[in-house]
Amino acid sequence: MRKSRTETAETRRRIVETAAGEFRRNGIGATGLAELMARAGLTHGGFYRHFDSKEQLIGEACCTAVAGITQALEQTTHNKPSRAALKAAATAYLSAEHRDNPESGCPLAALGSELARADAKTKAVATAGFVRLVDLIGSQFAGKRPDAARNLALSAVSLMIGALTMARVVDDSGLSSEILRQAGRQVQRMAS
Amino acid sequence: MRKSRTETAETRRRIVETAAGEFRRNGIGATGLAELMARAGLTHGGFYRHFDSKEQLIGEACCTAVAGITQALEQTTHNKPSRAALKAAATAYLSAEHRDNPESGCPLAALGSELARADAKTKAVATAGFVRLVDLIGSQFAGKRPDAARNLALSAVSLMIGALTMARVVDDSGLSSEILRQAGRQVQRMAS
DNA sequence: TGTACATCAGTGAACGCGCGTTCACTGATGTAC
DNA sequence: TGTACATCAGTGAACGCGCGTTCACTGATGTAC
Repeated sequence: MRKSRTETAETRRRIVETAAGEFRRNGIGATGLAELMARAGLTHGGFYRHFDSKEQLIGEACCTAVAGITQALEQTTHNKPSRAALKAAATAYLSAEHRDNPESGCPLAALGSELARADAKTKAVATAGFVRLVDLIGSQFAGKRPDAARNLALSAVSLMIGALTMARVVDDSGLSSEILRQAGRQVQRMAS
Repeated sequence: MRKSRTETAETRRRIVETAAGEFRRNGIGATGLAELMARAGLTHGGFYRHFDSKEQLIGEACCTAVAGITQALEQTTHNKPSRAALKAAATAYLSAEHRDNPESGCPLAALGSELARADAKTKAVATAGFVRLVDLIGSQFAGKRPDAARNLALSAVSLMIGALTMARVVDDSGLSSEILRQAGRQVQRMAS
């Protein structure tokens, strides 16, 4: 049953990828390893050939998820003038599509309150992801001093995360859309 | 062992109160009923004399928690002119003390991503709490048309929730303080 | 390049544990007369 | 107001279940010669 090195690496990658999606969809604590391994097309017994513990997987899955959202936003802003880039990033992040598909979206919004109680490794990954988002948004605040841009970006990113989270919590779809819309306008207003 | 009606009501209230704190401290899923009942000074067997299920308790505990934070902010703003009231509310909400004591703070920040996956009853309670906060903050945006004030308040409250959540996630205490500070300044700027 | 053997990815059963929930029981409270 | 009985709050043991983790086993892959 032994697999080749490349197959093994591919299996490991698939487990992390699957976990990154399932954690964002169901929450970290609510996602069991057996369920997760089944989704990755494996039985649960093989998990410990790849990872020391669930905690280790959580850290790696968050890393993958953080990389996904930052890369997506980098691509969205790529080659656009800063005003358009900011608008594009805010609109994509604060879209109904992002709200309705947490499994492929921002882990800071999908897992925020769980990350606040995660272990040190995972919090470090989340922190790095947050900082990357702040840098990304901050670099679109053209015509501001760098520290002013960064300070504004701290608020802009917090607003985006809070608005997306609340848009998912609220049980009134009109209110949910309005939260996203107003947050998007506010982020753009902050560039003025 | 039967208790009097007032004692029974007091016990029930104590369970809900304890749950409201433990859920915000540890998360809803990570808080077991046995642990919870022990904290309330009871054995776990008696739980179902008061509640049909854990789900029911979750809804009631969120209701209590939401009432706590809205009342605290109402008291903070009480009898202050609107600018001072807004500043006082934002400062209190975005304080290190609030960040470090989730068990007595805002459940939308402490439980945000778990509430997004909660049952209908709990989401309704959370929605009502969010709307109350929006009304409270919106009413401090003096000199704006009511709908403009409400639209700004949607963003201001989302920002406050997102900033408090991220201040708890981040593993760098300097960055954490800076998130809170900048969010506070931004909320006040939104009143201009 | 071919052969013999060691390695180890993945399977499936099992581990102890804590979960939410149920239940028989106790005895003080509440109710009916 | 006092008595007899029904109610039920709380206890503590037990239920089935799914959790994270471990393990003996299989057989293809990798390594040594």
